[in-house]
Amino acid sequence: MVKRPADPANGDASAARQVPMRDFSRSLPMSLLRAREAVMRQFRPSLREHGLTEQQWRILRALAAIEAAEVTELARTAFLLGPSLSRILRDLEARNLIERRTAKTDQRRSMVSISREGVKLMASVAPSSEAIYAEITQRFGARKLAELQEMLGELEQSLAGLGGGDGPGAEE
Amino acid sequence: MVKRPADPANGDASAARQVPMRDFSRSLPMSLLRAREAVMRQFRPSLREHGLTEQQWRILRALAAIEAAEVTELARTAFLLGPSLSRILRDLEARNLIERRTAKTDQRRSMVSISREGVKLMASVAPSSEAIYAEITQRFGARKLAELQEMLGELEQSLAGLGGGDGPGAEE
DNA sequence: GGCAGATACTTAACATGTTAAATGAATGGA
DNA sequence: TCCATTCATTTAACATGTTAAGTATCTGCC
Repeated sequence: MVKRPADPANGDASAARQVPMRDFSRSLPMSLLRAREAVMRQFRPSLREHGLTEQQWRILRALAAIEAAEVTELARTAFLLGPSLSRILRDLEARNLIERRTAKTDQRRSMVSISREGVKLMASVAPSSEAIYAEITQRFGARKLAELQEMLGELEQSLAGLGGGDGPGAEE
Repeated sequence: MVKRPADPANGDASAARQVPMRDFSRSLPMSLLRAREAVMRQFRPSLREHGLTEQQWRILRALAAIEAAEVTELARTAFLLGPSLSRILRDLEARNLIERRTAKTDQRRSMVSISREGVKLMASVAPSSEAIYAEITQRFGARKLAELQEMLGELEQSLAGLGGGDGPGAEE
């Protein structure tokens, strides 16, 4: 592990970049990316066996929890952008894992809900998923995991209402 | 916002899912995803103004730091999968931001390096990028940020050598 | 020398991320 | 009532994530 706040390890090229700039492998986005990848790597094989991608699984879980929801609400809950969600719902509907019907009061809105088959699929995946989560919790430590999530939440909060604008799932 | 750890609000459907399953918006992958998105949302507009995506920027930074590298090494450093990197390098080369030449000792390997133009582009983006990072650090707190990164690193470590296999950047 | 297997990289194919534009439907006022 | 505006969702277009397959090259062993 190279640890150098401003190490001119190569004398000449470093002249071009005035600011040394944090060793980029330690940047916050990279740390978050690597950590998330390490976690997801545990889940993907199991999901894959059941023919589900990570995002499809997120949607099913969200639907199972809230029973029925409009697309926009679902996007916010599952933290997906509209276009992604739109595509995935199309596929999930074709596989009969979800059901859709347009709201009576507003023809623009469509109510999405998980189907009986969807529930069955979830039931077949959940045990493995829970086991993996338990393993992760045990390895990392339940307390530390709680702390980490707390900090992640705070980070999100401290950046809320800064640049950018709408994230996945639109505004409110 | 419905908040119910195990609310049988619907008597029948909940019977199918034996385990209530963590409120999925609090799952570790989601926390990491949301946190990362909150951070990246700050950077994307600036990068976009300079015609760079997040990944292209990662590659340029990595190249600026290590001078020249084989594709595989670069993939590991920038935490990208081979195919993604391959495509991006093709584009960056077309834009003359990087240079490529096959190694003399091994015709399979190609050495990638940042071009003079690439260095200039980096120099034009870096100030804004640094300013954003500084703002984030200030908002969240430098100490907490360090703690967070420490925990993220530990999480990654504690999951190293578990299921899955090679992540972005291959094994070693 | 020659060939089986390993390596480095690229291509291919499909799914999602991301932004912009399009479509269809509701709403508020002239 | 009609229309400009807004809203919910989808489609489009391009870039990346992800896995599998392909290509060219190298290596070790015969």
